[in-house]
Amino acid sequence: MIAEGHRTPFANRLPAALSNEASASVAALVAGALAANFRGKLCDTVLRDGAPLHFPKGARLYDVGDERRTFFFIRHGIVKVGRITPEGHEIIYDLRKDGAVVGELCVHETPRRERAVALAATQAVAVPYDRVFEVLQRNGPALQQFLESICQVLADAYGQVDLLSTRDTLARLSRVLLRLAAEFGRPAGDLIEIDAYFTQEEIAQMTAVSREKISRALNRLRERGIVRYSRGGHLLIDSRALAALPCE
Amino acid sequence: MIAEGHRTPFANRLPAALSNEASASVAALVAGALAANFRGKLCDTVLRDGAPLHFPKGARLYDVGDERRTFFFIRHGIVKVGRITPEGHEIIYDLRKDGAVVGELCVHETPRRERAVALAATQAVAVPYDRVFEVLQRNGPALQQFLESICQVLADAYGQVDLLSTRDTLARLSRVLLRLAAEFGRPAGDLIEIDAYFTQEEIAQMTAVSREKISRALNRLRERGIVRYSRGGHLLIDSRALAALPCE
DNA sequence: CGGGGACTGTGACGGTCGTTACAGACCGCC
DNA sequence: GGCGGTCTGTAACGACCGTCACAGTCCCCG
Repeated sequence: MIAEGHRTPFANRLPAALSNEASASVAALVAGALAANFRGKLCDTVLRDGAPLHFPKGARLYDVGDERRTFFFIRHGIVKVGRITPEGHEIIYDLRKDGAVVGELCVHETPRRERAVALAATQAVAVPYDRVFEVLQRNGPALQQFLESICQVLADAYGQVDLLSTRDTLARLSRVLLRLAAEFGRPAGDLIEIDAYFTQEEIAQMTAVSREKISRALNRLRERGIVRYSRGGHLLIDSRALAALPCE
Repeated sequence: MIAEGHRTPFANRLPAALSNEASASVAALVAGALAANFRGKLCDTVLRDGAPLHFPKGARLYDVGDERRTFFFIRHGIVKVGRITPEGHEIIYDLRKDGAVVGELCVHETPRRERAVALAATQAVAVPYDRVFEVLQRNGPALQQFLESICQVLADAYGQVDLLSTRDTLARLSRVLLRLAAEFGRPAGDLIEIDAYFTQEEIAQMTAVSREKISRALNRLRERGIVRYSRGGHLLIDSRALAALPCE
């Protein structure tokens, strides 16, 4: 269970926002990127836009205090949205992946109070909010998808509140694992392999539980055969057994 | 500290969505309702719309399982948005008051997974999502305000995640009290009176802490003079002292 | 092939929470 | 005025968590 990638923690702040694509292209980007499963189409439109930024693992898309009102449309990769508490603990609000948008909170408040960090090598297109707004105003389907997408994000946030309202570590962990399986899972025999690497520390930050307790809880699940590790350190989970778990 | 209103827990399900106002009127409603502090203007537009629904304390604006895609524009009152866990505990995701919108999650998912309940007598106008969407598509300022509003809601949700990521009851309580003071506060001498009645149970549901612990924590704050009760059972709080509290 | 760094596993200790169980306070209604 | 219901205050107990401390493991890089 070791990280597979290199670490480049403090690299690659984003350049000034892009500016010159045709508006129609941005419209396609918005419409395409906001649907959950538009991978192929998204790649096309992003390639046409010609300016995907590359963020290595650990790079920040934006940081606390950033004043740019920029949206990021993720072409490929995984991004965590979160914050560091005054006490120094990191909190992960949400994970976003291919096809999702990141940075929408700048609509409500600048400078930013949260940050977005690539958990794996990520390609994303940065678009200033003004441009996004223009597109939404002119393009009904894009607006429709955007509203659905943002409400999806809100529903996820309330799901996180649900998660944190239970005090049972195993229940929290199992919900996080189920979500990871649903979002990043790939069938592997009877189990589902989570196709991305998360450290126990990161899982702990999603569950607001100490890393040590996550270690223990994962091992309890392993003893029961509900969780295994693959060679790459990826998690293999038995979703069915995991979902049935809280009822015991 | 006793509830001042009558209880009418299971009353007043909402009627079928409204349908006949002029679209321009709905546009004004959307634009007006979504700004945080548009009380006067909002009353005007709602009155012109002519169909504010009245929800007594405890009535549900909508419930889990509801399939109507309806937005509610709150003219006056307080609404809690939340859920009951399988274990039977209630979780309060958010509070919404005059000028806010409720029910936006139906854009992402029907039937609904959450519910909205009036915490005080509430007047609200129900508008089907289709109509709201039409307005947003045609009315730039309304769209602008709507996006800001929804991102505000999202930021609040992540604030709730922050809140629940600390395990210190006093810190959680103080953050909830500060928020209540900011949203419902009215200056009263050196202190701020929270102009609405919340039971300890409700505060507990916002903090995901047991009611008993809230009782103790409130009394600890009272001993220090940071919190007092007014005659109506309303809370009086010393925001400054409370904000300074976690640093001790 | 060896050393360093990041990640994981495990134990012990102290603190805090949820639960359960009551008692007291206050209100509204009959 | 009494009764029932709701809300608040308190205590005791057991369970669980965070923290600290450290050992073990694996990979990468030199």
